[in-house]
Amino acid sequence: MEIKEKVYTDKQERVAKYSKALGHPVRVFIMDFLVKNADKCCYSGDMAEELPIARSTLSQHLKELKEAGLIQGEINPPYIKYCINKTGWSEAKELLVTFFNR
Amino acid sequence: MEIKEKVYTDKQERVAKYSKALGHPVRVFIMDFLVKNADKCCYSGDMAEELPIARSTLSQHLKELKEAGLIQGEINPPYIKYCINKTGWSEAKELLVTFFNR
DNA sequence: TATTTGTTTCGTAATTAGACGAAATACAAA
DNA sequence: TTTGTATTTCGTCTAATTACGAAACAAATA
Repeated sequence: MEIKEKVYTDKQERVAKYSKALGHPVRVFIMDFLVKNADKCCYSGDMAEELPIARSTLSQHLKELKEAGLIQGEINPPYIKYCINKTGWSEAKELLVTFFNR
Repeated sequence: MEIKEKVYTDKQERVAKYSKALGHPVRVFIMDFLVKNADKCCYSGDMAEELPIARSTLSQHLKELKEAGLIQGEINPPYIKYCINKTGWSEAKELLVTFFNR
């Protein structure tokens, strides 16, 4: 088990991860939408109505945001309520703001 | 000439553009490096020494950051001095900070 | 003029992302 | 039990990203 030398700091990798997740206008739109409606949580269909993409494509974008830890979905079939993942969201905020303020 | 309905706001598109540019650890490393050495500007070779990637690959990442408007290169053959593009950098900062603070 | 030097561009290959429609899923209601 | 509904997963396609080494570049120097 060799110890690999670390090139990028943990912070750099997390900044990259969150940035990548936000690197598409659909995903920025989703985050905006969820922040704006933070009180009520949202269904995939609510967003689908405002987006010019197939529902399956939206679903993929939601999955990516979920995997990055920025949102979470609460299953409530046949609906799925989406909302901001507060932990990930505030970590991303903290990291990015620190990244820019130096 | 039909007028296409706009789905994403200009801000959303710019947030996505800058985020995408920062969506790779090498590029986050480069920005960190340039901010840290903002006084002296930097050569590609300075960064290449600290990165485990081919110089041509680094060059590609530099190009992406340049195209996103986050850095600029001043040619000074055979060197190229890189530094932060203050305009783009502060726009990105403004956009991202606003994006997270709402 | 030929060489050296730091960097980029080119050509190529492998992987990942983004998009769609069709099919699957999981529960509610009829 | 069948039907309906909202959403996801699957299969597939195309395009973009990431990576490399070789070749090209542009100016300084021998």
